[in-house]
Amino acid sequence: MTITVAQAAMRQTAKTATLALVASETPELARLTAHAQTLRLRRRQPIAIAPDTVWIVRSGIIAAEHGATGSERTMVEVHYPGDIIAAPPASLAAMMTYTSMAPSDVWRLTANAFNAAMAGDAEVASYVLQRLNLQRARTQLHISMLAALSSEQRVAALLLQAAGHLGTAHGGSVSFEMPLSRTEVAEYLALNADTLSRIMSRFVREGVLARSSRTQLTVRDIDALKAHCPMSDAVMALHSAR
Amino acid sequence: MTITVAQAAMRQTAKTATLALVASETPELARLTAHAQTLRLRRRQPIAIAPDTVWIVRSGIIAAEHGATGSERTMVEVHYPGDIIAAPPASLAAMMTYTSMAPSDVWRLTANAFNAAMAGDAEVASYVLQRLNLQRARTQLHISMLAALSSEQRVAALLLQAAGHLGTAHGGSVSFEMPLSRTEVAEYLALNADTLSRIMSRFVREGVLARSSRTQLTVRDIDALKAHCPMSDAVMALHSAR
DNA sequence: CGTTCGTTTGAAAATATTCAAGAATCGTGG
DNA sequence: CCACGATTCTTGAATATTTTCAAACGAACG
Repeated sequence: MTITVAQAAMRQTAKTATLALVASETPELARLTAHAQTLRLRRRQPIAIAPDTVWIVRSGIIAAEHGATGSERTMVEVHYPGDIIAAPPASLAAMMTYTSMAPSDVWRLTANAFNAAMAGDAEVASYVLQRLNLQRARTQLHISMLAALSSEQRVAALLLQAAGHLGTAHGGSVSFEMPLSRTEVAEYLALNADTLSRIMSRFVREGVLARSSRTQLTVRDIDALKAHCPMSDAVMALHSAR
Repeated sequence: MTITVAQAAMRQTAKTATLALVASETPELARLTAHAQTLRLRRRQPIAIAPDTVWIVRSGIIAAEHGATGSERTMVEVHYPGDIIAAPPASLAAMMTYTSMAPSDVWRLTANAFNAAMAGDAEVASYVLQRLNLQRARTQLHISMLAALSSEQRVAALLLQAAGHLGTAHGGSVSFEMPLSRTEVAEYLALNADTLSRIMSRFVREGVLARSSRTQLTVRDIDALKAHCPMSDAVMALHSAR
């Protein structure tokens, strides 16, 4: 089934506005839709990793995880709308899982179609490289976070990231629904879930953070949070919804 | 100064064999040389990061580091021959350093020339994406190492990586010259240099590793080393000189 | 040949994890 | 709508791991 943006527009009205908006903001991407198949993923739905395939996140959140299910699992990367995901090399693919962490729309292309689109259009090529470079920068920052920050600083960094991608500001404070469970956040931050819980509680006690439910968070004082995280400027620069 | 592979071959005989070999193995890369400038870097020489620039490592080792000089410094990535490096986004570039860890040859291109080469040639585009994907896989594995492995396991993983890229085998054991100092290895593994030293000494005591000098290492028992590192298979698959 | 820097090693201290128990939340079926 | 069971989350105390600090050693370099 091949679905173009125009066809998708005819099927859904609510979603159309967003799709069209994103497409008009990044016309380069729209040119990739010719042979793209749209996947609609529900929460926690895994994506089957096929070799020589490329996915483009249009909405929602896709997590890339590595390792055996259970104890030693790592959330290697978190993908947001606009991100381009290529199937990992075979030697890694067996240990990797891609899962939708929120209801998500994803375009699926064959690597051939994707390559052809790049080769045929200099603007697409330029756009794709720039996007991959942004994703690389985020991954590098992720490494820096794990390597250089204490657990408290890492949690602060994560909250800044989530606020940047998902938050809505109400004068000074930023609210968002955290799509990751405590365990998943812990896997992303290379932290024990117990330790993470302790740190979150401490932030609440300090008044930096408020919880209206398990997943509904409000950062009450962004500056105080930034003060907890040495590389907050880079984190916010690379993780803003635009 | 523009240097093609053929011209480089006329200048140096010792190096030529390698360059020509690599170029013949990856003809896609050779097509990128048209507007490439060759940089010859000495040990510990930094690369000036200019925006909209792309580097391709031809020989040697380039380290990408993040953070302030001194205490909280992280070696985010290590680049080997064939790797493609794009200038990081401005928000990260200020905190990043690229340094040659061994005498290295690097091609420098403008992002425009690089994009044009991809757009003009489907095989180049395909090759570049595949290479970037390999580098992404290595970076993801790096994250997994930091997140999921104990310090001893991380050191084992690093030794496997170095053996794969730089080692020469003599029946069972593998020797190589480690281009990174203890401090630098510690920065790569997110480890304290003291802790690293302790672990290396333990490996020597166990007979897994031998040191003929500070930088000259021999892995006496690859299998024993693999037994120390849970994801040794993936590490070796992604870090082999081919 | 002395100075400096990187490395090694031990003991003390900090940090994070494990284990265990209890509390809160979620989903399901009545 | 509520009750129940299962899951996820929180928290404290004990434990393990890693870092810090300090001192001594070794190699590299002028």
